[in-house]
Amino acid sequence: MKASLKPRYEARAKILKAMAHPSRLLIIEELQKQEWCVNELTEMVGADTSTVSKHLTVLKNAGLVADERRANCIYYRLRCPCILDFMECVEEVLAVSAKDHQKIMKCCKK
Amino acid sequence: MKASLKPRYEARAKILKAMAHPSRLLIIEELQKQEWCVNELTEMVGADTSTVSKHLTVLKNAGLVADERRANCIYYRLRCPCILDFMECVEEVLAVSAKDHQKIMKCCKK
DNA sequence: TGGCTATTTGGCTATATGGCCAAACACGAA
DNA sequence: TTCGTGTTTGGCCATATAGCCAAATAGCCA
Repeated sequence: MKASLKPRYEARAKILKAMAHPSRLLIIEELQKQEWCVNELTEMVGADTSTVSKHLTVLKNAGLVADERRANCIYYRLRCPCILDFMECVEEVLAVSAKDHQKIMKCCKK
Repeated sequence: MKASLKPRYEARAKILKAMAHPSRLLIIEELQKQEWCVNELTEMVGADTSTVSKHLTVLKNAGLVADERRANCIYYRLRCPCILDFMECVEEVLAVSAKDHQKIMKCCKK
């Protein structure tokens, strides 16, 4: 790979990697609606608080979320609304795959 | 996490995970322009053929690319053009992070 | 068929990740 | 300041990934 392109792809990969986990996708989706504190997100995810905290750190390091303390809770919010479009594309990939799968299924029934 | 949502997020995560690697992002970007065979992609990536072959398998399993043999080469092509939009969003995330970073830098200079 | 080239698979190692538990930390409120 | 709640960090283990090399496979073409 051309050395000049490497940092570019590494930066992008970091963001995608940060999103590439079921629990983190749930968190992202919930944060699209409104901000939530760690406690609330922990309940939604259904894992240990420390686990969710680490997921949030991953998202924060990737620049996807921001946090802010208010009273004695730390609230997280999404930093980029475009992530919604992102998911539309992911769904399209899934849809195309599903279509193929259907074809295969039909083919087998014959 | 609600059990009914789990498969949904797992499916999405699988796709994002498949994209979340510098070499695979390079491959995706090159395949946006035109189809290429393993050999050609190997040269672009600059890794062992077997490594690139495995990357392509990952992309194929995620439903992102399709392959087709012609003559004695196997050509790979993108299955979802929307991935381009995807990258625009990733770039936006990077841009926002960069902006913040600049702010921090400025702040420190004072 | 047999050889040749392109591609995939298996084996191995080093490294990264996710999960839980326990402990540390942060900070508002009494 | 001390308590208590909310959050993060460290430690540990099990599992997954990326990389290379070597070997196996696939299938075109003579």
